[in-house]
Amino acid sequence: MLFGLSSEKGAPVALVDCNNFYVSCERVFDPRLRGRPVVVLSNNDGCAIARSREAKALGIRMAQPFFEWQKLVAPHGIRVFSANFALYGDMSWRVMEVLREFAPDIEIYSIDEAFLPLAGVTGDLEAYGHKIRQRVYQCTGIPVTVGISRTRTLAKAANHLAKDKALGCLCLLDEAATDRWLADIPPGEIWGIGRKKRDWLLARGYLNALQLKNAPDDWVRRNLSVMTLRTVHELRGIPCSSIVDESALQGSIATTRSFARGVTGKDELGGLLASFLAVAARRMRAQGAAARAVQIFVQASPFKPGYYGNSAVGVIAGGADHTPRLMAVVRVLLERIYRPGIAYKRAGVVLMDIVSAGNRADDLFRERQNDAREARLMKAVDRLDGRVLWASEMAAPDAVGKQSWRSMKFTTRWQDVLAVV
DNA sequence: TCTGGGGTCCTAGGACCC
DNA sequence: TCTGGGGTCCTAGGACCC
Repeated sequence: MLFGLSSEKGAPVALVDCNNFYVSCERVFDPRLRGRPVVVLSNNDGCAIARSREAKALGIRMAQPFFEWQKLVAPHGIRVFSANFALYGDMSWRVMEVLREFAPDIEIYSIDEAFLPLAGVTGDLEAYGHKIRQRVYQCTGIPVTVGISRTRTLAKAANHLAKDKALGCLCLLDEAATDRWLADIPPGEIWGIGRKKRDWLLARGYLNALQLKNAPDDWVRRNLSVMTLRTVHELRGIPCSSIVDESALQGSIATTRSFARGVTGKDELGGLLASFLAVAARRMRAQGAAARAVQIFVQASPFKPGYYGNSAVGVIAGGADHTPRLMAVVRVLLERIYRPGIAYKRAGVVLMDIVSAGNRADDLFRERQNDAREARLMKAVDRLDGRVLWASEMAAPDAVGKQSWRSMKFTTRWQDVLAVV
């Protein structure tokens, strides 16, 4: 008997996952990209973060640096795009709105996937999955794949298999049939089994998901972790991860970037951190939240000798959501970890220990009369939606954001909205 | 020359307390 | 001054996810 784990089989849940999401977004606005190899690049055009089926077939790997496959671009006519997250975020919102028609309590798991509880749905669930696909495609132009089973881990597996075999939708509810599919899934493809655990399992003769499903509980608990034990129970059809409360506050909010060039000066680095803080704090205030701790980190290139990287955390009694007040903490932290003579390639600000701004614990010594004034100022700043720069943000404008091939912001900026002629 | 960004959760070990 | 065990809390780091 395991504390906290029941043995009840779960009700059906669907995982809807967009196919090659960023690439599909680009294709919606340029149908000529269909059937051609397309790749979307990360910030600074550093590496591949989305690949069309044709690009995968050319051997371009996820997160592979651009310079390693750049020579393939011309001969194969690969279309390359800088990431356009404003567009992808907007398209994601549209897809999720369609999914809510099918299940009001969807759980948005990432920008391109969501879980749909299907307990109330009667009839043929596989047909229902296909209906979801058609509707999403019709409303947004984004192709999706649907996996349905009794736990989120199995729904993930069903989705993976459906993508692999180009089925569009796969429904795994019968245990014997599910086992036959699981025998085909290598450990590394199971949700929750990463590189380390994959290698560990393979070295001990665990070659597929069915073997892991049948592994003894105490052995899993002892040699892997409680996380993996939950994964194993989920493979058996027993839910151990529930639908997450969407109204809950995030635990942390981060803004981090790699730089297009090395940054050495303290003031320049401070200016970059200030701009990261401004973005993170704006996102936090949008949730009506405040942070009780701030972390900053700075790193040199990990690919060069003489690496230096460091981080520091500052605690704020009572919490804060006011950018200048958070900035004062960031300045102190930078003094602690900055080392001259280093070419910094990456830095970031993380707002941590996030609480609701309305009922945050009060610091007895805080001057409450200033609160209302600060709040009004921040509201005014946020209304300007990022068009205001704090004085300390102005340094190093060229260090962030090389984007050579960005598509237009089709859905989020009026001047880019497609004209129908 | 060129190598992403934003999260969550667990675990081990140290500090501290009784 | 010496001795000990056990609990809790915090933090840094690791593993994993998309």
